[in-house]
Amino acid sequence: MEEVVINKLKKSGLKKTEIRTQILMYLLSKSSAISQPELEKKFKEISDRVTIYRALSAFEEKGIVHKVMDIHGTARYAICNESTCDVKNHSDEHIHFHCTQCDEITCLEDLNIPELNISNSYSIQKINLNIEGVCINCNE
Amino acid sequence: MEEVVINKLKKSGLKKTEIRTQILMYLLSKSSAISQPELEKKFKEISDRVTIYRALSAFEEKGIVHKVMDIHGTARYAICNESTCDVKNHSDEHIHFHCTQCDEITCLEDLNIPELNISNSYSIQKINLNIEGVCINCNE
DNA sequence: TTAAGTGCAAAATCTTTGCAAATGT
DNA sequence: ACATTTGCAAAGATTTTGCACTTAA
Repeated sequence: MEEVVINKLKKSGLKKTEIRTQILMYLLSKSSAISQPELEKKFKEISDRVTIYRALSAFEEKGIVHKVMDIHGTARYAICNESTCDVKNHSDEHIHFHCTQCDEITCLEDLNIPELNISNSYSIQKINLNIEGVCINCNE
Repeated sequence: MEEVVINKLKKSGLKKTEIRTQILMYLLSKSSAISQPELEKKFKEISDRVTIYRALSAFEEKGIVHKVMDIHGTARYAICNESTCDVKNHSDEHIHFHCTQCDEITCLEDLNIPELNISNSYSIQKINLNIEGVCINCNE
């Protein structure tokens, strides 16, 4: 897994540092979108919050991660799917599921956003679909 | 229009004060969701920010307005549709359209959220669908 | 009259910025 | 060796809280 991460960093021209590697490995290990506070808590021994903020915005800028806002307005980050995201265009057009019990946000990559018959006086650039509910794990 | 607002306040047991009336009239006049900063700017002569925060959360609590998070994680507020919202359940299950040009968020009340064929191991409580793009007004 | 609402000041968060020291390539 | 990145401190911004004063009912 570290391979993948190192590769992503190299490809985007970011230097491979301890904290960056750790953050990306962590994000990669989760299929959910993680918030800055959560990362901060997890890595507070090896890094400080400012560095995490900066790492995340560097990742976003380079198209390594995408940012989702959760229902509380907190930014969450998830690894981009390389085949659909690039530096300019974060096509994170998949559904996000926010579990109100464990508070995790899962990217439902395999579900497509359905067709909307919206007046064509609007031009659509991006669609965000978030579902709140109880996830598979908590539903037992 | 003031009638409507006074009614909403009375019904929810909130006292009719100047700032509350003004905020609600303003929200009612807009078909878009308004942020606290925007309200603050508009009403800074007659009130202060803290009062506006408190007014908005009182409204939300009573089911008079609902809160939407915009792409920047800023809370926006829009008047609830009385027939579909109540104190416990903000069924703001309509589509929000965020115009990247004028930065307005419009509630597309008349469009239904389409059926999703999501695994029924998930229980769905609420669906949020936000579209980013250019709105009718800006599209000329 | 009196419970609810407001304003101001101050605390608590969260996020950004500047700069010197440290680190990766 | 040199551009990047980090850590710390400090500035900004946003949101919340406490409390005395004011106001609607």
